[in-house]
Amino acid sequence: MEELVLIDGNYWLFSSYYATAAMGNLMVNKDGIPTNAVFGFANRLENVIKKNPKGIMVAFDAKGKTFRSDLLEEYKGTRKETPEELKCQFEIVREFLDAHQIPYCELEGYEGDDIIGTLATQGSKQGYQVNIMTGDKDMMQLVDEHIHVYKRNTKTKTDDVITPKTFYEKYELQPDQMRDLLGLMGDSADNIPGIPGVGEKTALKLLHEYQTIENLKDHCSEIKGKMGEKIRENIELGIQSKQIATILKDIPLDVTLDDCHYVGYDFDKLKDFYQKYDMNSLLKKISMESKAPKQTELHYEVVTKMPSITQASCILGAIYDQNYHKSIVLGYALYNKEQAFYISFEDALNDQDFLNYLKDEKYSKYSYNIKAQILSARWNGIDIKGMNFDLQLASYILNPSLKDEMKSICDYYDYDSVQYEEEVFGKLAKKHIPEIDLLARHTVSKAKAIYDLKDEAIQRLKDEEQFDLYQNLELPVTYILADMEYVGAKIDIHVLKEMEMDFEQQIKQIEEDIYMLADKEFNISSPKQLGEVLFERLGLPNGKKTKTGYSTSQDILEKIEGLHPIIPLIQKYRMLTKLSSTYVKGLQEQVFADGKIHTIYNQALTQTGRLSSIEPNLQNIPVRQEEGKLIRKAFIPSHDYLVTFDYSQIELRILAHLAGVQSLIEAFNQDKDIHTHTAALVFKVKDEEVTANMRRQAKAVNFGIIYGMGEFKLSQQIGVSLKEAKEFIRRYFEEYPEIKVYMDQIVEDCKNTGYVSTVLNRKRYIPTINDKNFMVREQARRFAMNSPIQGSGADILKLAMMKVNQLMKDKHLKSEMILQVHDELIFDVYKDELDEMMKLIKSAMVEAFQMDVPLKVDGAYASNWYDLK
DNA sequence: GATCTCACG
DNA sequence: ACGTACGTGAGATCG
Repeated sequence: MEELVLIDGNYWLFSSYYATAAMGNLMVNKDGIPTNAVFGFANRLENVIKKNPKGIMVAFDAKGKTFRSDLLEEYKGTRKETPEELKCQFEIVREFLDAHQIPYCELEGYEGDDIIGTLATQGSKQGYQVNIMTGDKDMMQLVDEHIHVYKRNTKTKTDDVITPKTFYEKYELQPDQMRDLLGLMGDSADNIPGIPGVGEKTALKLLHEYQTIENLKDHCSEIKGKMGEKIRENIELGIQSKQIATILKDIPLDVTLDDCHYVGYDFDKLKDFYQKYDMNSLLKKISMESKAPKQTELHYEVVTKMPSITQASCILGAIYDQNYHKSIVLGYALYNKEQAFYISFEDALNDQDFLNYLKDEKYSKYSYNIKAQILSARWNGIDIKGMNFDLQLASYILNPSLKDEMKSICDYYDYDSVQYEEEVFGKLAKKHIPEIDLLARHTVSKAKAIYDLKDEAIQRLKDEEQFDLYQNLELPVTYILADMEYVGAKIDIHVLKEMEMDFEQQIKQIEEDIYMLADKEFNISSPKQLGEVLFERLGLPNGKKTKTGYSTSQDILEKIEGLHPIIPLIQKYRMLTKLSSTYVKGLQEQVFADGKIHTIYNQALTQTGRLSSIEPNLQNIPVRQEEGKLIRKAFIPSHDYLVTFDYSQIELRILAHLAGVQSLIEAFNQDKDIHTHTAALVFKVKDEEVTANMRRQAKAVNFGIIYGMGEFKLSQQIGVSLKEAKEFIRRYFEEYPEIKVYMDQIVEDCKNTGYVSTVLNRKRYIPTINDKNFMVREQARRFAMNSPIQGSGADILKLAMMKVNQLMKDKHLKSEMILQVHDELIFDVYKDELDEMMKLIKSAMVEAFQMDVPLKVDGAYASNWYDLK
């Protein structure tokens, strides 16, 4: 029998929403739009479609009054206002259903139930097996031989199938008597009164004897006692309740059963939908479903020796692990207009002609993540030169929010025919090296994609006036980073070993003291357990903050610091365990056999253009507190000295330049202390009269402005009242009026173009700038205000890296650049090059980019990172 | 795998 | 009335 599925859309959305919203953070897409309810909805629909129903229809409640509220004013009166985060998803789910080509229906004056009742009746008559998906027990009244209700059981998270048989087993009633049952007992969810004092037990007893409310009315004089009185008094209310609880089966509808035939989803639309709302697991699912057959079109050969190659080609090594410093390379794919080959890595190592080709600069090579390609090869003794197109970098420049996965990048260019990595290699515990045919096909197909997309990517870069940024900044920088990573940072592991023992002892001691004070042993690292101890056992005043319990973070602990001796101990414990596990122990695990750490810089990740550093992260080595700063003693030169130079106040200088802030520009030109200058202006005193506290407050505002901070956060940050903070900001903008104008302009431009950009035309798209949700929009405004500043800083440091590198090359210096920390460059220097390097780095960084304010750098040299101050 | 906490610019 | 400053990565806990 053919199946017709009728879905209670409101129930599905509401229950999906509360199933996840109650737990804590809402699932949102990259623009901050809530998607949790639609995601749950989509997953449930997937399960429905799996069974191949003939027809599907979704019913929604119409907005506004229904005939039921005319009958009973307080109908559904106890319902809470729907949260805004859910309301907006009613629109989104309609987009989703459109992409699925599934009809949905709502009718003014009626509820979704009535639509379902009507269609179910029609469907049943036409010989369908009708299945109703809901969580609402009212719907059970519709059940008959051909209409079943799949009622969500929130406890088991499965659907209970209600048939006449199961209904009878539960209530010993006919499904239609559900109306009488509800009429008698009422329904608190819908605020249907029923007969006061009659609950489910009594109602069932009455119905077993009298079948219907109407019959009960005729016989109500027979019922004795208080119950009889109550029934006689309120029988009309019961009858009215039944009427309200009755689902209509013959309302006038525009949709017909024919409209409900499910013909499958519109692949492109659904793909766009999943991309727009970041539902990647579902995106992956439909992509896998649709793409299997296409592979046959790819022609390639697995060879043990590469034929001769004379034209520009894509070369792509299959790197197995994400850490390419350590990974095996499985093999190489080659693709050009005429050739498509795959060679295993072992065979490649023996193929001298191919190796010669790889290291010959005059052969143009295209790839994806050139840095990874070059380094994975270099660690294995293979030299690759002539790589001059990087699809990953080009795509990142076009849009930094793209996901780093070849499949996603291809989607961006509307190019398909590559598979997800996960599909080929499996994920997590199931990750494995695929059999050679699959591996070869996958790698060649990616190589083909790179080759095919190269011109398109370059054209787009030119159209966006970003080709220069890509070609003359990011591409050279990727080579510099490759060398920096490969050279690595030398570690004195003994320093870490000693610290480890010292920390271990201290931690043990503090642990004991904490247990003593708490009079209980517990896991101090567990925020949950710690929260219980602090706020319940010890009864300290709490800031009940997070959704999952008490917050025990540093700023909360600071507030109760003086109230109990356990707090300082916990802070100390936190600091020591953090240092020990992340740095003292963590770094030791990352030291290679050569005694060095080789981090990986991700050049195509951040939304602003900065780099990020992983395995390990060398951009967050402690420095602010003395205890942590000691870690830096372990970083030593492999030659003679470490040299560091960092930009002074680069982001404020950029702001002064971009916004044309006269007063700031002058201050920078005179090399003034910028926070003191700001304090003097805002507090209307002379520079000499600025106190430490005034400077501290001014500094907070200077930084806050860069982040788009509001008055609330400022008042918190500098410990003043909201009013004072407001006044502070007013004074600030009074003194620097250009900043206000600039920030307003940036937001305005972003609203018009959809993106903001840096001094080198690096773009960040911020589609939520026009979002209707206030919070989302405010966040977008902060992105818009901050990104050009942070991003221009990143641009300038990359320019400086290029300039330093070029000068070192010109002068044949052997010292090496080894680290980049956002506004700082660190070098491993030979002592006979020290003077020259100090001068060279300084001038290169200062001259990296011309602005209306000078760039300033501070430099130092020492024999370990700690002493670089 | 999500959450919390904390390290950096 | 909202919830409250940008950009990152890593380790520990817990369901």
